[in-house]
Amino acid sequence: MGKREDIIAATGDLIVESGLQSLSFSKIFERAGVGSGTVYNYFPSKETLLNTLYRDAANLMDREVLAKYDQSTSLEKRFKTLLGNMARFVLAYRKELIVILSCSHSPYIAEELRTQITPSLQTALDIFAEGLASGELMPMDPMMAVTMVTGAITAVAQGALDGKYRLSEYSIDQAVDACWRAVLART
Amino acid sequence: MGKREDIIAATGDLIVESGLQSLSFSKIFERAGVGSGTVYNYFPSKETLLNTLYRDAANLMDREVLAKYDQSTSLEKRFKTLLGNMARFVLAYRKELIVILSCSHSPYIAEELRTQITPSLQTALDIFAEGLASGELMPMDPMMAVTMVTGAITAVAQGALDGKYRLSEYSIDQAVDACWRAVLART
Amino acid sequence: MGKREDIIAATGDLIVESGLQSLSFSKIFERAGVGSGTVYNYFPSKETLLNTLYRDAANLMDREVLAKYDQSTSLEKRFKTLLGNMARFVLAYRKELIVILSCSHSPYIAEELRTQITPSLQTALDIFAEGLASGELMPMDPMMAVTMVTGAITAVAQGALDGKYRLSEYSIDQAVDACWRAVLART
Amino acid sequence: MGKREDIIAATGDLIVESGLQSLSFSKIFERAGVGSGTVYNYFPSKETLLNTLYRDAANLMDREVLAKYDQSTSLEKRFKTLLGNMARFVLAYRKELIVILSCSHSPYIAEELRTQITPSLQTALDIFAEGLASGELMPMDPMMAVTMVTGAITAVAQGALDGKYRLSEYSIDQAVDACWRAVLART
DNA sequence: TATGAATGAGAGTTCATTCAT
DNA sequence: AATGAATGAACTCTCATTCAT
Repeated sequence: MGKREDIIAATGDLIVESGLQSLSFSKIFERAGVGSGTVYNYFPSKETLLNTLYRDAANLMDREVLAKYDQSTSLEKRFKTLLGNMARFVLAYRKELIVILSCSHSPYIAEELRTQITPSLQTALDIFAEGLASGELMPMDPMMAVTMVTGAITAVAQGALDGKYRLSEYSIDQAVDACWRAVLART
Repeated sequence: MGKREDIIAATGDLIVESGLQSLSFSKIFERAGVGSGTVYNYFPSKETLLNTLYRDAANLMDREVLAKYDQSTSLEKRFKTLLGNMARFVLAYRKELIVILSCSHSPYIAEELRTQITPSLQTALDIFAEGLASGELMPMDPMMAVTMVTGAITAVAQGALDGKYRLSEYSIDQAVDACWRAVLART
Repeated sequence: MGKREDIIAATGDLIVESGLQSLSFSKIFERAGVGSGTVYNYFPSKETLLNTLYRDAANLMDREVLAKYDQSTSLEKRFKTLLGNMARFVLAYRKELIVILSCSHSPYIAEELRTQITPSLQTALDIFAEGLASGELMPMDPMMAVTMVTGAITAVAQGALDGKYRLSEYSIDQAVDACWRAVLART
Repeated sequence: MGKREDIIAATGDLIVESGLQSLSFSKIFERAGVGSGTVYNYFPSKETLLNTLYRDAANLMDREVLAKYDQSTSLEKRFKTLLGNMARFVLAYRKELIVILSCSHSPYIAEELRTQITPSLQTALDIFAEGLASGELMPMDPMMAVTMVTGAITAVAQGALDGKYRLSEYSIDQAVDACWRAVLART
């Protein structure tokens, strides 16, 4: 691994261990095993480093959320694939999830990075637009609906990270099913 | 208003404007219009001030969430009262909600304060236990279920604060209804 | 006791317990059981308070050192009375001795207070002048001789306070005798 | 000179000029001509800096006190070498003596550093033990005897520093001789 | 006379960032 | 490219002192 990767890895590890608030450059230098000036060869500021870390994690999550997504399947299947992938992300990528949750309300992260419409978010919005048009889903503001279900899944993941309960494949399915029922139009 | 209230108000305002991370005592002194030492007449440390601020806001929220809660009504009515109150809290108490969300993962706030079972949380857990026993609700871990629906509502509120959409009484009802359907047992 | 005496007593107690460096007005207020402003009715500043405390203790010591001093007795008797009184002061007035030792090198205490020729010091100087003139004592600078023997006795007292050894009437006599031999002219 | 030496020198100078009580880091920065953070590259805290300063001075004094000490010479010669070296220390190392005297009762200096049995102290104790056994010296608690004579010499040195009198090689010899007579057994 | 809330200068310390090597 | 000593602004907090009550 190059120094750049060492620095990013060390930063993520420190956030997982002690949180974003207690993160300092000196700890990063020490953990990464590089000189203090070296970081500035790769990242012009702490802000840039954190944005890079966040973007990397967010991109990974985006890819994972869209994994095995098949546009040709039913609305329900696509919905559950997206949300299920999101929930499973916490099991496979604990570190990256913590980074995302820690950074997502930090002033260090550029506004446009936090509020951008990622491919997975766009896909989710499309699903709701389609379900709204077809009448399969409840008539709600798509952005609010997406915010609600992703908020639900994220909260479930965060609760698991906080040790409130254990998250199994079965309980993930339960949560995803619940989200589907939440938005499904009454029949 | 006394100085104590000035300090608390100034702290809350600053968190709303710039977030918890960029909050400093010097900004609080300046905003509250008091001398730097004055804060320490009321709060022995920054930690104490933030804990007080958080506890006040959390207690207020707890009271508001339990407003008009009537144990003698149906499970559905009670559930929707709780969640509706929570959603409406954001409309009436934007500042307090931001304080709660900002502080809820901060290392400044005492663990026991953040993870305590408040009356409203206990009430929600009781509702799920009752619904589980009667078969009216889906069989899920009650803590996970509560985490999920409160996460959904909180995310909806946060999205409104972030300006993603406007939150009306109608859309609040939509979100609350959706949460009810999410946990309702299939008939 | 009046407030003034309460304040002085509290200050002395705190110096004994924690030393002069960690002495603060807030601790004095609290210990004395008076309001913070009250001190300023009696002492215009911390410096004045400490000077008063020091002067009181120093005056007491001066009186004690001159106790039972009889000008009509032999040089040896007078010498040993003075030094013995000084050594015994530590046994009877531990608090006052600690105050004197703590303050004697503090910048708070006015130069002229620390370096003044007290009655007991003058008496000691007189003894040396007399002994010098009569040839009974070694020819030395009287001030240096007095400084030497009082330094010896003070060090012995300080060592006892520090717990290096226990100080008895017998060991006090030993130390005083030693000081007498130190300055006695060879016969 | 490196920054580290600049800092130590500046700290010593400030103690000589204004005493330990009025010593502050900001004064040290200014005097040493370094940035405020620089001190922390060398000393993690004010306490560490002062302990280093004290230890350096105490070690120097210890070496000087033991200079030309020859175990094979008579008890008297060894005694006078030690005490004479101690007295002469003040003439050659005024700054270091002031540092030692200032720090020796400061809470900043670690207890074990202040109360340790240094080689020179041990040597002095050994001399008294030997003299006691042989009957050459007065029967006294060795620790008290050492405390007494070193207290006498230190007081003499301190008095010279305070400008009470001038200290010459001759007066040093007088003081040392006096100390020897003080502890010498009557013949 | 007695009070204690209010003050602000100054304390020790941290830390993102720079720059000569 | 890599280093780490040096920086100084900003941080939390203390404390002698003032003053309206």
